[in-house]
Amino acid sequence: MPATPLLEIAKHAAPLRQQVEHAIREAIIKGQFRPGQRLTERELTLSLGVSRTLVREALRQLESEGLITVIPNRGPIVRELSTDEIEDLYAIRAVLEGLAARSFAEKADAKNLHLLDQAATEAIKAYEIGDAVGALEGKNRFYDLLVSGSRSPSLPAMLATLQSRIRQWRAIGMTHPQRSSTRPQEAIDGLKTIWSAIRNRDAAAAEAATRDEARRGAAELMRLLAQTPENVSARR
Amino acid sequence: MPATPLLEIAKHAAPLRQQVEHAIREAIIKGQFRPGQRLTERELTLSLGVSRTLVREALRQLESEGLITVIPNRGPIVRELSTDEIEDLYAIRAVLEGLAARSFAEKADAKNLHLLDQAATEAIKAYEIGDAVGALEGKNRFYDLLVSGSRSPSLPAMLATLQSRIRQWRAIGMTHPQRSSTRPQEAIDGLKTIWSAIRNRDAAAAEAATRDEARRGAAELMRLLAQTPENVSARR
DNA sequence: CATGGTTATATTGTCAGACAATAAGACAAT
DNA sequence: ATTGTCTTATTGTCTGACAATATAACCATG
Repeated sequence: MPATPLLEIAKHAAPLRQQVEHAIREAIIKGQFRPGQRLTERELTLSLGVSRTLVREALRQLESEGLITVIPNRGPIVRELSTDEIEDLYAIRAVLEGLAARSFAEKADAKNLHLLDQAATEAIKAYEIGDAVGALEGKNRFYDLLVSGSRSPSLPAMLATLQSRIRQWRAIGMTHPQRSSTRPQEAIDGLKTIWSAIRNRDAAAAEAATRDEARRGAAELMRLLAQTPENVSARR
Repeated sequence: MPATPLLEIAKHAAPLRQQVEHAIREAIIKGQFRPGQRLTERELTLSLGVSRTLVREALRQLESEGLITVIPNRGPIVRELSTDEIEDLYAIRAVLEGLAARSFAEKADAKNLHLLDQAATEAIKAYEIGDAVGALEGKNRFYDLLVSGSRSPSLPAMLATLQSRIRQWRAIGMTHPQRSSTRPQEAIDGLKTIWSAIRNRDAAAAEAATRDEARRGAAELMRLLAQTPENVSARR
C-alpha cells in the first residue's frame, strides 16, 4: 500500500498521440468533420503532420468512444446518430447526472458547496437580467460542478464522452427557430430545485430533480428534431 | 434516407486487431494478467505473435475502456481499483441497469417478455431445487435480457464495459468465505420483484426494484471487501 | 553508511516504407 | 441493362529504425 504522496506532480510529457486524438475529436465535435463524412488516414496524416501510426491509434480511441464508426477495409466515418440513438444517449445522461447529483448531495464538502452556490446564483442573476449567454455559462458550470463534486472517479469521464457525442445536437437545441420560449425559465427553475435539494442534503430529491430536468431538456430537443425535416445526419 | 435492406449480411472478416484486443481483454478479465501487473509491448507481441502496431492499437482501446492505465514512457499496467472506485462503478451500474429495466417495461415486445419469463422461472426453479449454479445462470440471463430487450442502442455496450471492469471482483463476491447466507434468497426475491413490475408494465417500479437489488448486491460485496485484509490489488 | 551523481539498459514514442487484401468505381462485353 | 473484369484508392499488417525517457546499476564522495 503506497503512501499517499503529499502533492501530485502533474508531469505529463503529453504524448503526441493525445494531441492528435484531441484534435480529431474537436474537429468532429465542432462539426468540421460532419456526420457521415469519411476520414481517410492519408487525409488526417497530411493535415496533422504526423505518421499513420499515430492517426490510427487515435482513431481506435475515438472508435471506442463512439465518435466514429470504422467499416472494415473502408475506414472510419464520423458517426451519425438516429433520433432514437440521440434520445437514448440523453436518457443515459439523465440517470448519470441524477446519480452525480445524489452523490453530491451526500458527499460534497463545504468548498464544493460554495462553488455550486456561486454558479447557481450567477446563472439565476444572469437570467433575470436577460443575459442569456451568462445564464447558459452559469448553468453549464453548475452542472460541471455537480459532476466533479460528486467525488465519483468514473462519472466525469463517462459524462464527458456522452457530451462529446451529443454536443452537436445540443447546439441545434439552442438555435432552433422553433425552440420553446418557456424553456429557459423551466431550466432555471429546474436548477433552483436541484440546488435547494442539495442544500438540504436531500439526496433523493436532488437526484429526482436532476433527472427530471434532464428529461425535460431532452424532450424539448426531441420535439425540435422531430420538426426538422432535413434529416439528422449530413450528406456526404 | 437509405432503404432498409432486406437482410443484413454479417460480413465482418474480423480484422486481426479485434482478436488481439479480445485476447488481451479476456486475459485481464480472467485474471491471467493481474491488477498492477505491467504489460510490455514486447511480451504481448511475442505471446500473441503479432506486430507491435496491432498490440499498440489494441492497448489504446483497452485504455479508453478503463481496463488498463498507460503511464507515459513506462507503458500500460492492468488497472487496479480502489474500493472507492469499485463502489462507484457499482453505483453507476445500478442506475444504468435501472434505466434498462425501465425501458424494458415500457418498450419490450412479446418475444422479449417471453424470453424474460423463461429466464426468470428457470432461475427461480433452480434456486428452489438448490441448484446454485443454475440459479446464477438464470439470473445472469435474466439481466442480460433486461438490457438487450430494453431497445437501447448504447446501454449494452456501456454495461458490458462496466462488467469487464468489475467482473474480477464479482467473482470474489461469489466465493468469499464470509459471504452472507441470506444473499442468494435476497437476489431471487429482488428478481421476482423486478419481474412482476415488468409484467405489470410498471416502469417506475421496475427501475426502482432493479436499482435496489443492484445496490444490495454492491453493499454485500463492499462488506466482503472491507473484511478482506489483503488489499484489493495484487502485488506485482 | 548514506547520499548524490553518472552510466547503462529496457521500454516506449514516433517515424518511414513496404506489401497484401479488399472495396468501390470504371469500363468493357454480352 | 446486366454481368464480369480491371483499376485504383484505401485499409490492414509487418518490419526496422531511432530518439526520448524512466528505471536500475553502479560508482564516488562526504
